[in-house]
Amino acid sequence: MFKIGEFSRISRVPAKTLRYYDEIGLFSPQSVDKFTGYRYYSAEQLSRLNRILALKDLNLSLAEIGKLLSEDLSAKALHDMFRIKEAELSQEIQDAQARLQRVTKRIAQIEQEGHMPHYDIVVKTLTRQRVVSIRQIAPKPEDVGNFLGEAAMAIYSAGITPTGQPYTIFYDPELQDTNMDIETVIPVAKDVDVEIELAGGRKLIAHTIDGIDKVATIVHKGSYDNFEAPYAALGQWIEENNYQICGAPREVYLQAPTESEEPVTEIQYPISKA
Amino acid sequence: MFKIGEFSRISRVPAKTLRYYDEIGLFSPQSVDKFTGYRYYSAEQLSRLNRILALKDLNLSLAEIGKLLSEDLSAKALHDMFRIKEAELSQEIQDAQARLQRVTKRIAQIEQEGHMPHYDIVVKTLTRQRVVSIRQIAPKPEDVGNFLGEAAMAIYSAGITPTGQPYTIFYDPELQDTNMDIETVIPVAKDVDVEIELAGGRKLIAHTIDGIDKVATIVHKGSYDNFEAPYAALGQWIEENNYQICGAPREVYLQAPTESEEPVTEIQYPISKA
DNA sequence: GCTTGACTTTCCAGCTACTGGAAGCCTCAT
DNA sequence: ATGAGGCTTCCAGTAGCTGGAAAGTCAAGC
Repeated sequence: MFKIGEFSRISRVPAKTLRYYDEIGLFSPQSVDKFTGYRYYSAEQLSRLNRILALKDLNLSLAEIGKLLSEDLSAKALHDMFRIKEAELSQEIQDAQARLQRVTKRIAQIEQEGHMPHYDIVVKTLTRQRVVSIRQIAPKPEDVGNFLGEAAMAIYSAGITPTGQPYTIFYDPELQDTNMDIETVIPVAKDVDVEIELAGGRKLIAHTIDGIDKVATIVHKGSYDNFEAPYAALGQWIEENNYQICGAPREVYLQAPTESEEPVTEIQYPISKA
Repeated sequence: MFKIGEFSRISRVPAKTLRYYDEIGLFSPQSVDKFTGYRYYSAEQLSRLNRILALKDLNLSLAEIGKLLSEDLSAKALHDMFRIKEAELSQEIQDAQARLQRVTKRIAQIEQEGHMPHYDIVVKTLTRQRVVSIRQIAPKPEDVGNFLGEAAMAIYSAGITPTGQPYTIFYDPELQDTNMDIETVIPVAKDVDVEIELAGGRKLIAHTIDGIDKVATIVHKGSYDNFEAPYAALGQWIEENNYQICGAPREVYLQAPTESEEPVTEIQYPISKA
């Protein structure tokens, strides 16, 4: 029988850790002195401890290990458990590789430009939402904004409160400046169900827009004139990270331009793994 | 200005997380109502938040991100930081791949044998230690044990207390049963420095044995007769995990056989990445 | 003007797998 | 008998949140 220090030296597991394993019931000493509380371990216990260490090394949590060792699992159950671990690990490797790629990219950018890249791309998830919208052709770029103002007014008059930031969806397969096929969208509460007549027989219609699993987003501060830069950065990022564009982009108006403040816009591109 | 809930919806960052970032000083709202404590965020702050998310996605800790964003780091410093991250990520990928390989191996074993493998191999590190030992030829297998008993007696007579489990180092390049070139070793305190004469002019000598960075170990319970199995398992594991043997194996006697108890032995093989 | 419900605040606890430290008891060699 | 080192328990802290409770705030509807 070994005292905890000796056993720790033999097993190369810190005594603190052995006490912890005892505490959580994963691995307890063979006997404990009733009076002093001293823990005594036997050499034979090493094989269980080693099994624990080996399983830990496969990335199993202590809880999983405990279950594995206590229950008398069938070969099938064991098999399944490890299959799951296998999948987890594969995923982990993939993630790490993607991250590594992004870090490498950033290093290249810093080397080239001498500072941190100006834009940061973030991948998000959009959830299904109820909106009021109208799809139409915008002859000139400024019509995008005009349509938005018109829609906001109409909704206000109808006594409906927006529940989020308005945005525009650009349906043209290529970005263009004239006769854009766009949808002007304003999020509203779930129970809204209206049709609002606009000038010229056009109609704002309430409907539900599906969620999108992955959108690559970028935030742009400043006027709408130089929008090429963020679009270019986003496009490049998507390509470099092995995604592909799989839907129409959106521009979310986070802050409308005022005298004192510059506008803030978020560009979103639905993407999927190429 | 957005209240935390709105800003949370826009940024897709949980409000709890925003509060946490505020608490640790990483990302604070643009203004806080003095009376109610309500946090108010502006659209412009999104870019900083996005930068934080992007950096987090590169596996930087929040502390690292904070440093990166607060200090005005030179391009060189940035560059170095990301280089380090790059190395960390590479290492992570390698580790995960090695783990994945081991999991896959285990699945194969379970499929073949229908249960968990009998042995668990654990990689440990041995530290430098002071020992008393004698290297000699063991004509027959049982001499290994006899030599050990002899050494233990001699040390006891010399008034020296062992400080760890005794072991044997097998220097023969191939495992064999006769005329084995072995060293019988007993760990002692750092300050021991003796020579003990044994029968036939042989000598136990105190010296220091170097540490070993990596040893693959396996614990065997039971008689010395069927030692092939653990050796075979260990050898196979070493090969399968892309290690190579780079030193003489040791057998550590964790529990000497008694009438009631079976012996427990740990076999150790120094290894290095192939 | 009041109520209601959604939202916000702070504070506390918990998660994983330990690690460090303090205060006090135990063992062993001298 | 004494002192060193080892053992015990308990408490706190790590990272990055997440959940829950209790209490205060806000906006809309009546």
